[in-house]
Amino acid sequence: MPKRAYHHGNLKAALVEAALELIALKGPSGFTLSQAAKQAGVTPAAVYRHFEGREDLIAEAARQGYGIFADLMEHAYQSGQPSALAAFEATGRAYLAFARKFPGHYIAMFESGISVNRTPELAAVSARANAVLEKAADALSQHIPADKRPPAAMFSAHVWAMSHGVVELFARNSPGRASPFPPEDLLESGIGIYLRGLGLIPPDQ
Amino acid sequence: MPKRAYHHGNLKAALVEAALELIALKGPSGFTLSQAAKQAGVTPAAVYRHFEGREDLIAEAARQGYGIFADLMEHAYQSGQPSALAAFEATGRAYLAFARKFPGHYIAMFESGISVNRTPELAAVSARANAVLEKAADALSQHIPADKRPPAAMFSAHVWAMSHGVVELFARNSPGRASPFPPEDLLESGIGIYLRGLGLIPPDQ
DNA sequence: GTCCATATGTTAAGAGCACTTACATAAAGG
DNA sequence: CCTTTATGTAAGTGCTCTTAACATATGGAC
Repeated sequence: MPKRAYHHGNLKAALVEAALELIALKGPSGFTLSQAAKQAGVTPAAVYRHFEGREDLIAEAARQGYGIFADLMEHAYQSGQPSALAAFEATGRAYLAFARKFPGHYIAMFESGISVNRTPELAAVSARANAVLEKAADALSQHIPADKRPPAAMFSAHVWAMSHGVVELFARNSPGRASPFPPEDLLESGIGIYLRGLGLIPPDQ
Repeated sequence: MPKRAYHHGNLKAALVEAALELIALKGPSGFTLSQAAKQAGVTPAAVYRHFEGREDLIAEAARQGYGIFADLMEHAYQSGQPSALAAFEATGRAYLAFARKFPGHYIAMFESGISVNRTPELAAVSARANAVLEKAADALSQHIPADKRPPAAMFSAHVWAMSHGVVELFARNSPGRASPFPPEDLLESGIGIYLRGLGLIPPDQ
């Protein structure tokens, strides 16, 4: 190992990466700034040249997570086009896929206790992710007669809640509650029934 | 203040109560064993006469929470009888009501990171809560033709996930994501649409 | 090229925390 | 009454976050 020059060169990114790894490994409360610093080959105090403190480091991880999340959802949405239904379902599936593929980001975003209103920037990037899902919901709900169509924001909130609930209760580490069904199936069937309730899928399947 | 005798008299309960208060106030990671001890008028070391450590104290709070939770759900279920639908909907509403009324317990149960499989006792009391919801789901799903009836465990998992998601994303502290809809309405409408998808509510409302 | 301002690191120190060990006191029961 | 047991305190270890003072490298002005 080259034992590194006095200056790291890319410490900020290295710290975020270390944080993501440790958060995914030890949970949000088990994560320590000191360990992240050590893993990046630097003393704890050096972290404060790039972040305001422990919370800010987690917030930055979350911020990047929301960016990736929005991109993933956007990509899934496009992949289902031009079918509004296919686009919507792909978007829903992307939620669980994200949680599985980016556990560190996911935990920083949803389980670390940091508020999305912590900074305007964090709120903005979170809103962007939300907007993708809402767009998918809005497009799909055009197929419902306008007088019995729920607001797109409510539609997407329902789907988001179901997705989040499935991930939290049945997918993540699942320290506990092993459901008898794979989370993917649970989410797919749940959303399916919900869409049927909206009249977006024929009742007889 | 009577400055208390050398022996507290009911320290274990006092510690749990202090923990619940602090957890609700400062979040699961902000909670410290030392503060709980001080609030109970005792030194930190005394805590170890009644609990194995910080985690065990949180786990005890969660254990009590699951008990209350199951009782509340059971009561709600009974209150809706003999209508399977009314019983089910009351049970769903009880979820949100519990989160609002017992924030400390709720956080200890679902946001503290303690696993429900930590001890057999915790797993048992959690299973009891789960069983109430599953019972309500099972009774209600008797109204669905057997060949297109989803397993009750899946039914209840869907409802649990939606409830949990709504609470986590839109009700709790909600320092962030302010949804345009009250959580109660969001949950009620979401479950309503889901039940319609199952054919348990007439499509025209 | 040299010099200085700035960026980025280290060391040292304070305060708080979880947890352990040894000790002190109270309560309970023979 | 005296011993056992339950329940508290005190003191110490090692970790944490954070700050302040100091050290070193970098890059631009001249």
